[in-house]
Amino acid sequence: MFTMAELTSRQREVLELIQAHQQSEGASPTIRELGAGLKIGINGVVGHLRALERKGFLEYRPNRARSLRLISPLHSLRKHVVDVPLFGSIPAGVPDNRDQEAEGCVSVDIETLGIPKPSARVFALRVNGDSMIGKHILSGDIVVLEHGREPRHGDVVAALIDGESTLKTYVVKSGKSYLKAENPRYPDLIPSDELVIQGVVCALVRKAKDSKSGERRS
Amino acid sequence: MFTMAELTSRQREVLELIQAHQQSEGASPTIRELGAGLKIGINGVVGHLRALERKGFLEYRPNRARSLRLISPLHSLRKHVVDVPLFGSIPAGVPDNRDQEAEGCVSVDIETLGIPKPSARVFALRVNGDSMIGKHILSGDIVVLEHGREPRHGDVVAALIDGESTLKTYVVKSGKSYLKAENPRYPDLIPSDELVIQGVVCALVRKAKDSKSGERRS
DNA sequence: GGCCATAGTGAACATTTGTTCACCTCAGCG
DNA sequence: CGCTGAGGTGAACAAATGTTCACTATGGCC
Repeated sequence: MFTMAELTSRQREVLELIQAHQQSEGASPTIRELGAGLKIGINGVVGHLRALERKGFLEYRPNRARSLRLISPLHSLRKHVVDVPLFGSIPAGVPDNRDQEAEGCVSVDIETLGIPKPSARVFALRVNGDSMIGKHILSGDIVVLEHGREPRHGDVVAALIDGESTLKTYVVKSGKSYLKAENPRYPDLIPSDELVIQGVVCALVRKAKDSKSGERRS
Repeated sequence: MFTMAELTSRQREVLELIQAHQQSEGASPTIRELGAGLKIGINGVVGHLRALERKGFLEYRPNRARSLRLISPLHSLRKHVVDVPLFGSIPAGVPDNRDQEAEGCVSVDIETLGIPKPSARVFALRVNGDSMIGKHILSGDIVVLEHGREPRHGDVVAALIDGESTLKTYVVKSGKSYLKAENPRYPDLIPSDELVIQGVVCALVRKAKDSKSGERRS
C-alpha cells in the first residue's frame, strides 16, 4: 500500500503513460514521446523520470534509446510469457508449425504453465464435452499440451480418434499402455499403440462462465 | 508449416535473436546490437531485416529506435497480457494495492481470463484443500478473482473466514444470499452479509502435477 | 553468361533520442 | 524570509541509432 502512496499524481500519470505505451506499441516511449503525451517539454519529463528512478519505480540504461523499464513488486516476480496457439482440434499429426491455423492465442507465463522452457511444441485445445469430468476437466476449459513428451501413467493426453482430438487418461496396466476416458459413460480402454498421441496435458485454464449466458447441465 | 519454410536458416537466426532480445531486455534490439549478436556488420543485418520485412515477418517504423516488431500468425491473435499478483491468502479486506506482498505473479492474457479490462482489482489465490471439489476446483489450483464485482448466484467467491481466505459458492435462496462450501463434508450455509467477500472467481489455472516429483514407478 | 536473392564489408550521413545547463513558478515549511 | 522539492520552459549538445551508397562474393536458375 506504500507503493502508490509515495507518488504524486503527476508521477503516477507518467508511470501509467509509460505502461500504456509499452502495451500498445511494444516498446517504451522516448522522453519526447512522453512529453507529447503529457503536453510538457522534455525537461519536465526528465524531472519526473529522475524522481521515479530515485523512488525505485523505474530503471533505465544511460544513453540507450527506449530503455525505460518499470519496476514494481510484480515485475520482479514476472516470468517469461509464452504465446500458445489455440486450436479447435488438430486434424493430423501436428507438423512442426501450424500457428497460422490457430483460432486463438493463449498467453501465459511458463511458471504458471509448469513447463521449464518455451519449447515450441506447446499448443492448446478447447475441451469439448465432459469426457474428462473424472479428472475435473470441464467442457469449455482450455487445456495446454506439450507435444512430443512421453506420457506417464495418469497423465491426460490428447489422441487422434476418428479424425478428432480427444482427451484421454494414459494408463499403464501390466506392462501395456492404454487410453481411458474419464467418464463412466465411455468406459473404453484403448491400447495406446493403436493411436497417435498428440500431446500431454501440462496445464488447464478455465474461464468462469459469464453468468449471463446459460448453463450447460440441467 | 509454411511459416518457417520460407526463411533461410540465417534469417531464422535473426528472428530468434530479436525475439530473445525482446524477452530478456524488454525492448527490441538495435541494428548494431543485432550485428554484434550475429557477428556481422550493420549492413548484413539491414539486408536480413529487409528480407524479413518483405516476407512479412517483421514490421518497423522508419527512423524509430528499436521499433522492430515481430509479426506472426500468433502475434496478430495476441491479446493484452495482465500481471496478476498471487497471494497465499489475504489477511484483511484487500486495500487498493498490496502487490508488494504477492508471493508470485501470474501473467495471462485478458481474453483467456475473461475480464474485459485490466482493472487493477484482480488477484489470484492458490487453492488449499478440496472444499470446492464440487465445482471441480482442486487443491493446488490457482484461482483468479476480481475484487469489487457483485457476485451472482452460482459464482464462486473468496470470503474472509477466521482470518483466512476461503472459497465458497455464492447462492441466493428466497431473496437472501448465502455462502456454501462445495463439499459434502462441510455443508455450511453462511449468510453472506456476515462475511467480507474479497473477490469473485473469474478464471482458474491448473498445472498438471510434475510427474517427476512424486510418483515414479519402476 | 546474365540475372537475381542471399549474405556480407566499410564508410558516410541524417535523424532520433538522451543529457545537460540555465532559469522560472509555486506551495509548503521553519 | 530563504530554503526545498515538484513541475516546468528553452536551447544546445552528444551519443545512439536508422539509412543509404558503393562494392564483393556465392549459388541457383533460365
